[in-house]
Amino acid sequence: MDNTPQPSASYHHGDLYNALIEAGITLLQEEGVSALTLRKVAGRAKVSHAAPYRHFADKHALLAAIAQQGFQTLTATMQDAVNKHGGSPRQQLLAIGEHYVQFGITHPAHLNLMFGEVLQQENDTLHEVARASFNVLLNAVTHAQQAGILKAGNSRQMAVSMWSMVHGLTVLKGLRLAEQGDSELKEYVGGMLEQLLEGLATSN
Amino acid sequence: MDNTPQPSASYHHGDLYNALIEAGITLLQEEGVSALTLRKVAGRAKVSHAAPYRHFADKHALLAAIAQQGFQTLTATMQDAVNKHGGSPRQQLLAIGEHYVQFGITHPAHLNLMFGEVLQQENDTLHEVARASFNVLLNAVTHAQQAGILKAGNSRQMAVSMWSMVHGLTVLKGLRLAEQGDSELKEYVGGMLEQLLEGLATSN
DNA sequence: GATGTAAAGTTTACATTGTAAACATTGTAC
DNA sequence: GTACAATGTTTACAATGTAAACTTTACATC
Repeated sequence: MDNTPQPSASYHHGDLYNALIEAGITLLQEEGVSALTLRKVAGRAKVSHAAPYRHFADKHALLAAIAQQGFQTLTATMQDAVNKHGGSPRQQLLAIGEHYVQFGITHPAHLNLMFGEVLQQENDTLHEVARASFNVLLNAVTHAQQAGILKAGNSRQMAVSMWSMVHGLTVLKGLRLAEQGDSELKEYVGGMLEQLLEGLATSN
Repeated sequence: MDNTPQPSASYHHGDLYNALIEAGITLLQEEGVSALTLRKVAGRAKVSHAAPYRHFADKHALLAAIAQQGFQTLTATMQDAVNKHGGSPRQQLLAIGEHYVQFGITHPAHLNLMFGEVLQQENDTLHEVARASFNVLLNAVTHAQQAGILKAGNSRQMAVSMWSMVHGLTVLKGLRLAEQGDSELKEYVGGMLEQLLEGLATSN
């Protein structure tokens, strides 16, 4: 039943690779990037400070893996949003936006890492999973076009517009340029996207 | 004529505070954040490794000052864009977007720092200069509304939408989701903003 | 079952970095 | 000209990333 590797007494951890990533995410969440040191991560996983080197070439490799995990979580979250609104392409687009912002606001340091230095680097695997997140939105846009809710035309560019807007808003939240409670978040995101959707709607 | 402080032989630098910030920006530009160490910054300014502590409480304070300088540069750049298109509010908005993206693409590490960890921290001065950047855009939006080019209504929210979109696009460039040459950048930004402006236009 | 080997973890060691403390030099006010 | 404040330097140390050598365990093969 339970396929998760057992603690197996000691020494061999069993699944240190993932344990380190999880420990890293927790640290990121609780204390920010500056607290994300290899030694603390190792400590949380209850291994010696050099153990991570059996699974990651260097700190940068761990950061990349943490970013990758973030994109996978984001993809799943967005896909959930799509699945919950199967009937309405418009609702799907709005829900994707809401969930994206929600993720970014609840995991600011993680999101920052995902789009920060590691992404600038050459890393095909990371670009791949990031692209997978984007594709969830792109598919929803295509779907909306087929349903006649959005203009035909460059779906990729439309998706980039929406993603940009939502991602930008998430970052701006940190700036508190848009100061309102989280209870109104859904309405705020909705309002912004509506503005954009009006410009992209078929009725024009 | 020349009011810049002289090197004054040695020992006292004359303007170490700004020299450190400039050195930091250069390092950021040439080698990325991970290379931005206090000791390297000090070295570039040709002072001993502990000299920065006479001007900055700690590394974080220097990073905040570098971020602040970035916002000031950004504000000036955007204001330039506005001034060049005094006659046309619409052109002003498009020009602001282009210049923003241009800044972000040519200084990715700097932009990342500006919106990264330092901004999450409590720092009123930094929030102030960030807000000043935003206000350039906000003023342009208000202006466009008065000229009858944009809907009346919540100008702050409109500005947030535009800023979000442009900022998001800048970040996405790193992802190469929108893969096109820089020569077409202007057109791309223009196209995206046009989509949004359509939704915000008075004609609706 | 004994054994050899690869995988995974530990220990030791060291260079780099941030930062504190004590000391040195210079500009400036009286 | 002298005292003091501002600004640099030197020395010292703890935390961190990383390499190297060593240890323990799992597993395949006989």
